[in-house]
Amino acid sequence: MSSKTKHLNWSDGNIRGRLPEDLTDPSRLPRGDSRSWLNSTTHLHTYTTTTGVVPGQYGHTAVSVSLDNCMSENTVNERPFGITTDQCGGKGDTTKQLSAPQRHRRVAANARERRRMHGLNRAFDKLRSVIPSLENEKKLSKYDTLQMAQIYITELSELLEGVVQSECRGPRGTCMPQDSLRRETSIQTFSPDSLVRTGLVYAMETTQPNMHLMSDARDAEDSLGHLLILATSKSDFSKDKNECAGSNGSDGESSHLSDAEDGQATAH
DNA sequence: TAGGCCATCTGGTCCT
DNA sequence: AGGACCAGATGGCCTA
Repeated sequence: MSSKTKHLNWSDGNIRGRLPEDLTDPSRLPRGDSRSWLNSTTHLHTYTTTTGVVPGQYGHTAVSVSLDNCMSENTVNERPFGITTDQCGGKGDTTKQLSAPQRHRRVAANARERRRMHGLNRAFDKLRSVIPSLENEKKLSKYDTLQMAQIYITELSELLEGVVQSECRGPRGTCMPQDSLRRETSIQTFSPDSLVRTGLVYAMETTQPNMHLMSDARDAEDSLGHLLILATSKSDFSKDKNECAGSNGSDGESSHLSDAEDGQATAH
């Protein structure tokens, strides 16, 4: 986490995203900030609309939005609680006039979309929490999180496969007894030597040349959670992304086009 | 200051 | 019809 930013989490009843250190209180968000609608000074749990109430949006977040204000051109500069165009027509086409029911549906859809994205972000947070990283390491971006998860799962799978194969090379080709297997697996899995032996380090370095696998667990009994997959730097990893599974989401499965090409390809 | 990352709004499409 | 999902657009914050 950067010293100048603070990451807050919806699930903690706070705001997800980067806020200036002195603006962690949503009520102090600048007027133009896209998150200023999060201002919770009213402690309401509903949207107040012209057609009624949009029920329980965020539970922990109090949002009061008067669609009267949103829909009135005359009051566009008089939005309550720093409401921005996000809540009053969005950042896109703000010129289109919507009827009250249409506006109501649009606002409800926006709220659903926010909830959906928040759920997605919670999932990303959970994923980050199970990916080895440094305590002081800057929070992984979404793209980096997916990349790291992919690498991590692959390496663990290969590690497990290597362990199972080695254990099954016992006398007469039979697997070892369960408790013996468990003990041996524990040692093999968590010993740095075994990591090299099972190809984890090799695999890591072949798939991510600038990535080093370390273990702060001098004790072979320590958990795999202590393994730290380190990029020499975040930028190194980012640079590698261009050579590993595509760059910035532009792999073969998503988009292999440059921005310019993409623009042409998606132009309707 | 440019680029990266993110949150949000929006309209279209698909599904139930 | 309404909700989920998606991609484009927009603007803010942060970092190199």
